[in-house]
Parts: sequence; structure tokens; C-alpha cells
Amino acid sequence: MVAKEAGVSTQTVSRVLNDRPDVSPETRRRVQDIIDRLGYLPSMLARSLIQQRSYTLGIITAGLNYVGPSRALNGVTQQAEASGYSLFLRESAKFQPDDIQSLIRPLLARQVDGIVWAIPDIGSNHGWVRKQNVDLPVPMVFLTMKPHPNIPSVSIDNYKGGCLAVEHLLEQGYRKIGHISGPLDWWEARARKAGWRDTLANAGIPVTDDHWVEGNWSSRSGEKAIRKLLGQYPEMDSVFVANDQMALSTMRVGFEEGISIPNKLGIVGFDNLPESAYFWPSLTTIEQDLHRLGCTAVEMLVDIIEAERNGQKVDKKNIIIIEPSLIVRESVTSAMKDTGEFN
Amino acid sequence: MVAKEAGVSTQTVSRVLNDRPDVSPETRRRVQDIIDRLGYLPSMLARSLIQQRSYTLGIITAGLNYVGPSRALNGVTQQAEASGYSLFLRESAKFQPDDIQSLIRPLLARQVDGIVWAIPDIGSNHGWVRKQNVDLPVPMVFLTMKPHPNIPSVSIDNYKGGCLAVEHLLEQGYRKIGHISGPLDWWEARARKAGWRDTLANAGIPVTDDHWVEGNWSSRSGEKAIRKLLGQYPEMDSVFVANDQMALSTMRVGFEEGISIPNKLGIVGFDNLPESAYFWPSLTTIEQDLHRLGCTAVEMLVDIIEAERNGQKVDKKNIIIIEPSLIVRESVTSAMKDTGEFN
DNA sequence: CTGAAAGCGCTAACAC
DNA sequence: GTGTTAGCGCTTTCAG
Repeated sequence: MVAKEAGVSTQTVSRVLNDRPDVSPETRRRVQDIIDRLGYLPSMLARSLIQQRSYTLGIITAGLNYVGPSRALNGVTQQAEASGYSLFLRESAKFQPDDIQSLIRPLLARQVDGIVWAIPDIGSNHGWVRKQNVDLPVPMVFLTMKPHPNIPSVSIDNYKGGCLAVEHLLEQGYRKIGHISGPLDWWEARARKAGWRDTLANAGIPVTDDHWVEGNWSSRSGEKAIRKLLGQYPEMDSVFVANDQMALSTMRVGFEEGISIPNKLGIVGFDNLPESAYFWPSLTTIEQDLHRLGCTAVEMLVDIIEAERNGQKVDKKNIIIIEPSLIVRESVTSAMKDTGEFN
Repeated sequence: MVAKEAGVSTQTVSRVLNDRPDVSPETRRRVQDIIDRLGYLPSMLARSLIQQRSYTLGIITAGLNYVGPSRALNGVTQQAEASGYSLFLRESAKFQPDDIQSLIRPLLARQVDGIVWAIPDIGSNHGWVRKQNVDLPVPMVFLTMKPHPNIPSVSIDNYKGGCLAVEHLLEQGYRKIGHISGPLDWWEARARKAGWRDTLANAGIPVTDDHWVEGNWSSRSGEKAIRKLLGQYPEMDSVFVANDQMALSTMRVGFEEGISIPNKLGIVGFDNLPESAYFWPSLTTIEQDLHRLGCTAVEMLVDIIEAERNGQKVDKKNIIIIEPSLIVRESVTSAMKDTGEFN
């Protein structure tokens, strides 16, 4: 250790670095000076090795080129830094990774203290969780998954989001409300669709399979979906689209087909992209606070880590649901109220 | 080391793990079996400590909630994994961090082998580079900065992008070409603007300060900018907008004001957001391959690291410029050619 | 081909 | 208050 130029042992230096009490003020000052002058940086590697804890978290994510995952990551990095942890980033090339071990093992080899699993809940890719998660040597928190008892997770209430969207359309007088869903192997897509379906059912409006079409989140798929939907549900007066990207192409097709938005077709999206406020007309949509989602997940993970260190049984609420909110803009009109009242 | 249950020394296990030759096939197999059965993972921490190299890279970025930085990050993670390095992610809360040391030091403390600096070149925030970079203990590669000799960097040719945009408008017959720039303390914004200015000048078209307005990348600023520009440059027949978000609100204002796009106002954006293809009309824009940008930076960084290990003087090309490309869509028309020919 | 000893940079536990 | 000893889990070096 270089700083022993102060003529003291490495021990004393260590004590100064860690703000331990047992150092005379005078020595502390002298050592600190030398540390500053040399720009000495203690090796976290060595410290991690002996302390058996790295102050390091891992996040496993996918699709960073999309806005959703990167907004959540934004929250994760911010909160990790705020909590004093460094963050290892690992990105799966696919949303449905074929080898989960190869994603996790490098993080474990680097002795992370905990893992955030931020790959969406698709198909059965979370099926391994129940077995695997048990014998993982470090805690893991899931982002945006269908809640399971005893599995820590932080999710947006996608079902509620679907309800909010449809309730708003109903309030404004729309009655023939179609839906363009996301890919239904995604839990989020299923939840949003269920919100749409149930809200209509509760309002006494029958729902048939002609009233919805499945997309795949992309604008291109939205274009195909809305054309199909217009064909099979011609009396449709509005549509809840499961994300803003598909809502955008829905609007575009509206223009191409001469369908006036919002008067002939009301549209509600989901996500609240920064661009959505500047679509023409601007898009009424459901906002989900993905940044907070990420922050909350890290907070929960750190809580679990600390609790385990202290030998406590972790028993706090370990499933957190974040409520989305409705953003009212121009793609839904209240003009429908006049004509829709008697329905 | 747990795997010494095989009845061999930790030495032999290490040799098996690292595929060293000096192990009898029979022993190797037996040890490997036990490793697999126990799911044993060697600690990269301990390995890094003794080898004095961590196979770890750090990236310092900002604004992950924006699409640009996260697309670049996408490339960085992918290439880092491909090259066998783990990645520490560090995000600055601001584009102009007040304390650069506090961003870098945690990475150095964790003994990263190299650093990617991915915060945009703004104001004088890269000024410290010349002093600082010299005595950094590990190599550092810059993303998207004004090239400096002897400082490794990978950048998009923003100037060229501006040229491409304006050349396209000229070819289609537009002559009164305005510009909405990004914030001019950003190098990228200045370069795009210079491309616009020089291309017009080369075509013999005079450029005055009434012909452009400064925005701040946001759609909101684009709205204000286009209104101002329409006021001070009423004969304008087209506009090169420095990013797609501002181009979107430019289109929106066009609608509001009854200005037909592309016939009365041609628009070229910059970035090629996934949404841009579904604007109405779809947006002609400049594509920059940020994913490749990120990949290339990591490739360069790893090359430098390897070279330094081998004691070689790094002398390869260490400034790489990536060319953007024009994406032709509907927001520019060739109808202008008929009327514009005689200009 | 295999094992023993030493040490990477740090801190916990115990002397003094 | 401070120094000494030991050891985190690995790999390197050198003997056998």
C-alpha cells in the first residue's frame, strides 16, 4: 500500500479510509493528506474479496434500443448509485433468452450482491423462476412480471391501465370500443387487454373476438392491425391501442382512409412517449412511470440485501404495484357525449 | 476451493478451469465432472486481483431516458459481451457533470480495464480531457466528440449528415431552406448546422441569420422554433430540422397553420426514430447508426487494452468517423423540381 | 503431470 | 492508538 509513506502501517491507513474511530486526530490528518496528494484509490476488488460483499448489483435486461427498457434502466442506475452500489449491466440479445444461466452466471462470478431481472414476462420465460430463484446465492427482484407470492417484484398495473383507457372513452360517450393488443405471450399485453374487456363487460357492452386484433408493439404491426380491425368491426367508434407506437400508425391509417380523429375514431394509447404529445392530433394515452419502477426495484433489492446481512427474515411487502395514470389530450373528444348519451 | 473434493489440489482445478495443457485427460475429466455437478463458479474477484486485470469495462453516459444514448449503450453492451468483458454502467444525472472525478473514480476503484466516455461533447465539458486523459491509469475512448489528435474517439459525421439533408432538398428543387438547430453548445448541433450552411453556400444560395433558429432537441422547443422561423423567413419552402423530435412538432405546426407538407414546406429530420416512418407524412431523415457507434468504440477500446498489455505502442487509427445516411420518405417531394428549376 | 508456497490488496481479530 | 498476523479465492512460480 503506497500510502504507508506516512510511516504508519497499512492498518492505520485502512482505518482512516473507513472512518474508524481508533485513530488519533493528528495521525488521521497526516494520512488523509498523503492519500489526497497521491490520489490514492483503495481497490474495491480486494475489499470485496475479504468482506465477502461487493457493493455491486447486476441488472439483466433486453431491448435497450426500445424506450421502455431504457427508461426503467435509467431509474435503476440512478437508485443504485444513490444507494452506493455499482451496477453491472447485462443485456440479453432476445426477449426470450434460450440460456438463462449464461446471463446470470457472469454476474454471480463477479460476486454481485443482488440482481434485478428486467426482461419482460413472456411466454414461459419466467417459469424457471420458482425452482431457480430458490437456490440462487443472492436475492433477485423482478421488474414487470405477473405477481407471484414469495417472489419479489415491482410492476406497473397494466390491467388498471386498460381500465383507465376504456373508462375514459366511455365517459366521453364512445360505445363501440375496439382494441389492438400487444403480443399475447407478453403478460403486460394480456393484462391491458383484460382491462379493456372487463371494463366493457362491466358497462354492459358485449365484447366479441371481432372487436380486437393482436399486434406486436411495432408501428408496422399497428398499421396491419388497424386495417384488419376496421374491416371486421366497421361500426367501431374508438380504439384502445396497447402502446403509443401502434397508436401512431393507427392515426396514420386514419388519415390515409379519411377517417376523422377523434370524431369518427377516438384513440387511446399506452406508454406516453415524449413524442405522443406532438402527434396530430396529440395522443391521449396511459402514462407508466418506468423510471420509478426501476428506482423502486433497486430500493427493494437493497432492503432485502441489508435484511439478509442482518440475518433478519425478509417479511416486508415484496410485491409492489405502481399505478399508471391517464393523460388526456386530443385524440379523444367529448363531442361524442351528445350523440352517445342514449346508448 | 470446494472442488478439491476430487482429491486433487486447488492447483489442478485451476488448470482445468483455464484449459491449461498440463493435466492428464483422466484427471481433467474427473475434475470437470465435479465442477459441473457442484455448479462451481470461480470468483472473478479473486482472479482479477491476482491477474491485475478485471476483464471489466466502464461506461459513463447521460440521458439514458433519451433514445440516442440508449441506442449507443445497446451497441456497447453487445460488443462488450462479445469481447468477453463485463460492463459497469455509470450514468451522470446531467449532460454537463460538475464533478467528473466522482464519475470516473468508482470505476477505477473497481479496476476496470478501460472506459467508454459517452457523454456528449457540450460546452467545455471535454476541455479537461487533454490534461486528465494523459495520467489516467487505463485507456478511455470517447463517443461522439469533436475529433482531437491523439485522443481515441468514435463519432458520427454530423457535418456530413447536414450536407446530405440539404443536398437532398436542393436536388428535389427546394431553394429557400431554413434550419432548426440543436442547442449550439453541443458539438453535434454545431456540426449539423455547419453542414446546412456550407451546402447552401456551395450552391450559391445566400444564408442569413433569419434563416435559422436554435432549439434544444425537445419537441416543445421545435414548436417554438418553427413558429419563429416562419415569422422571420416567410418565403421558406423547406427546413432541415436537427432531430426528429423537433421535426415532429414542425409537422404539427404545419397542420395547425394549414401549411401543406411537403408541397409548401419540405422537412428533413435527423436520427431516424422508429416512429418517424409512421408520421403523417412519413419523415425524410438522416439515419445515424448509434448501435454501430457503440460497438466500434468498444472494439477500439479493447484493441488499445490488448496492445498496452503486449507493451506495444498503440498506433492504429484511433479516430473513427461513421457516415450517416439519408432515408427518403414523404416529407420531401420532388414536385418542386417543376417550379424550382429556373432558380 | 501434479503439489506446495507465495502473494494480489485489503480488513478482522487480536496483540501491545 | 497502533502494529502484527492471518486470510478472502484465486494464479504464478517453482519443486518434485
